[in-house]
Amino acid sequence: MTMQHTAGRRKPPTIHDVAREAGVSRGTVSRVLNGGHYVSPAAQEAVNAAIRRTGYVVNRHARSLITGRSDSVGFLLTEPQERFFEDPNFNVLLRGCTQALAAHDIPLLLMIAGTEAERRRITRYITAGHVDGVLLVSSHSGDPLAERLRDAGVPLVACGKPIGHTSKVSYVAADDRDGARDMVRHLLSLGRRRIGTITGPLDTPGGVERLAGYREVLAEAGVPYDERLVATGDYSRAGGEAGAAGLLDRVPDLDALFVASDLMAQGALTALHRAGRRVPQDVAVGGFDDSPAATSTDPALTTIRQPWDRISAEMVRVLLAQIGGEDPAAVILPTELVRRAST
Amino acid sequence: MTMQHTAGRRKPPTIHDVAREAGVSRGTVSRVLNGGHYVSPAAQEAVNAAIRRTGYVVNRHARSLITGRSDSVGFLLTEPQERFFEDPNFNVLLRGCTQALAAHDIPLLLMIAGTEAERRRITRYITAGHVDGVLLVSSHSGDPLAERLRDAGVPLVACGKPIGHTSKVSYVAADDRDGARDMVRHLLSLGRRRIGTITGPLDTPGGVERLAGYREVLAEAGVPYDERLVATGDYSRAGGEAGAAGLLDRVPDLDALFVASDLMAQGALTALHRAGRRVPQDVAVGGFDDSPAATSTDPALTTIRQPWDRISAEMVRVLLAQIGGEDPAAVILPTELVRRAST
DNA sequence: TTCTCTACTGTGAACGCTCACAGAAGCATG
DNA sequence: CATGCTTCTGTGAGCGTTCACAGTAGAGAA
Repeated sequence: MTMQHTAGRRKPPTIHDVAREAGVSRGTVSRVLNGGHYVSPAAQEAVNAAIRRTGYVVNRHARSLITGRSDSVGFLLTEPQERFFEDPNFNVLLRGCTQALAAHDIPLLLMIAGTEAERRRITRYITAGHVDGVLLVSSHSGDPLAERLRDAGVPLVACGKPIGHTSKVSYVAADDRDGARDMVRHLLSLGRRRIGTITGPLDTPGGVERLAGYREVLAEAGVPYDERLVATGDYSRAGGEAGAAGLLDRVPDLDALFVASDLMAQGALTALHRAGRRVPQDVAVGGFDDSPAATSTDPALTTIRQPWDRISAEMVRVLLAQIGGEDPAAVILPTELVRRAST
Repeated sequence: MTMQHTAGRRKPPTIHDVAREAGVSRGTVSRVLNGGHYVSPAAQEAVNAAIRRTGYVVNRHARSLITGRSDSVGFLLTEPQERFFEDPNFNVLLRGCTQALAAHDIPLLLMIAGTEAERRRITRYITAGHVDGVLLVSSHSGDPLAERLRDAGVPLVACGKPIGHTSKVSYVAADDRDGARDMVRHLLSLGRRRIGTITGPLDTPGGVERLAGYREVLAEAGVPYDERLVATGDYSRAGGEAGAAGLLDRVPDLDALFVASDLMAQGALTALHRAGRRVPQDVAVGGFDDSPAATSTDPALTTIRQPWDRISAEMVRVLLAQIGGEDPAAVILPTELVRRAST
């Protein structure tokens, strides 16, 4: 029993072993592995059988060394705060991207660039070619990292429209403006006229676009724009609470509220409740995101669903296309109004 | 201006370029890169300067090819449902692991094994040596994947004690039993005697251990065990709601409730509210996890904090130790009672 | 001197794969 | 019969690194 290795891994089979087993050359095995062009059916079959018998798995390091590709992509989070991890959207996005990539047998490397030191380290890592491309998720755009990476020629797809970038960066986003328009139209259709809004930060696309949609629809409906009805939030629950409190102070006869995120809407509900307003009787409240929390508020939140599953799938598709040599592209996906008890 | 490449990446410098620049050989550069033993101070300095000047970054593929290590680890999620992604603990864990690994310059590969096909694919990937070790997160333990990987000799650290594994698998866990004991003792100290509990699934360590702690403390306090006070939950909000409703049916004079997760506690609060019970006056409610949601319930939830930041740090530490050749280890970390308005 | 020991340095040979190229075989065309 | 074309196959080189080994120089001991 001296041969029993101590749970040790024995040396894995190489392409050479497969070639010998199949009675062909390395080259033929390699061709089978890479699409099977210019390979006879007989050889094809012999190689596949040999792969199965030996349990061969390609050594990606050896492959990457010569091809220069890594066959992996980075999922890069740039956020100074822990914001993302309390954002339910982020989860769905991460999960969706992981699975869309898994379908192509491409691993996802999770990177978090909070501090400047981390940003530098990660930039070096990425530009050294350790990933073929990057899925970039940063809420506050105008991110220096996006530019650095683009300038280094790294294929890049952002989630949400990067603002302040004159040049071409691929992105996939929900139609924020149109979603906001749908919600405000919905509130108007309920007969509400004193419609307030709590925006996202105005250096984020969601902040800007959703506010724009709000203004457009009100203008179309002939409702005069009233600056006192607009509060700027920060996508946090506390921000929503403060924003709603401020609005109620300034405009006591407020009869509807469009809040640019569900999390802020939760806070707004708290503030409305404390101020003795009934929802939706006194004030109708609409959120944005359709996060899981939207069903657990009291009352359940009418909101705008962002198609996160499609967003992640599109991000991966666009990134892989770009890695394959295609030009950057922008994809805008439609949103959907989900009506619940709060309106 | 014909030399201007079209945003193309030029060929990155190799160890050879650095050696030439520093006036030494490849070997010396390599030694500097790997700890700097047997290198003269002069050479050391020359090499570092050359690295800085050339912007050299080691090619990990070439290194991995020869060392057989990949210098990366997998973060493996095995869950048929989307459960994890609605679990706030998971976020903290993922973030913590990513950052603890980043400190060692080790990238984290996120893998999700939902279906059996994915499980097979991922097993092949891992056992082929594409990661040096695996951080395993699966709630329902007795996971076949854990055994497969252990048998393949892959360094492995689980989050939470894997049950049903007779053999040695490293794990890091909070002290579930002790946390439950603290909470039940707390409820007793408030004068409550009809203390119900909603457990986690009994095929999870959290389900089993927290129930055990509950029973132990009641026994110590001389409170007779009453089976009707125990409901089995599934860590979901709906499960908590159903569990609490059932308990109220069976034991109308219930005066306290220990719920094995905050998410279930949220559901329990809903059920209590609907049944007209005031919290904490009529029924004191204690949760478990100290998830972000715990502060946003009404009333805010007394709960047991799990030290997720330390858990992730320990998981990484134990995994790296194991990759370095050390034996598997188990780490149990203490919990902490966080008192809020619900008790 | 000569030998040994230590501290350091350079060199060739891998690691496992892909790619370019050369060549073979089969078949149609000139 | 030569020529070209297409389809298929094997071979050598090389990707950028580490590792084992050989070798050098200087110090101290015999």
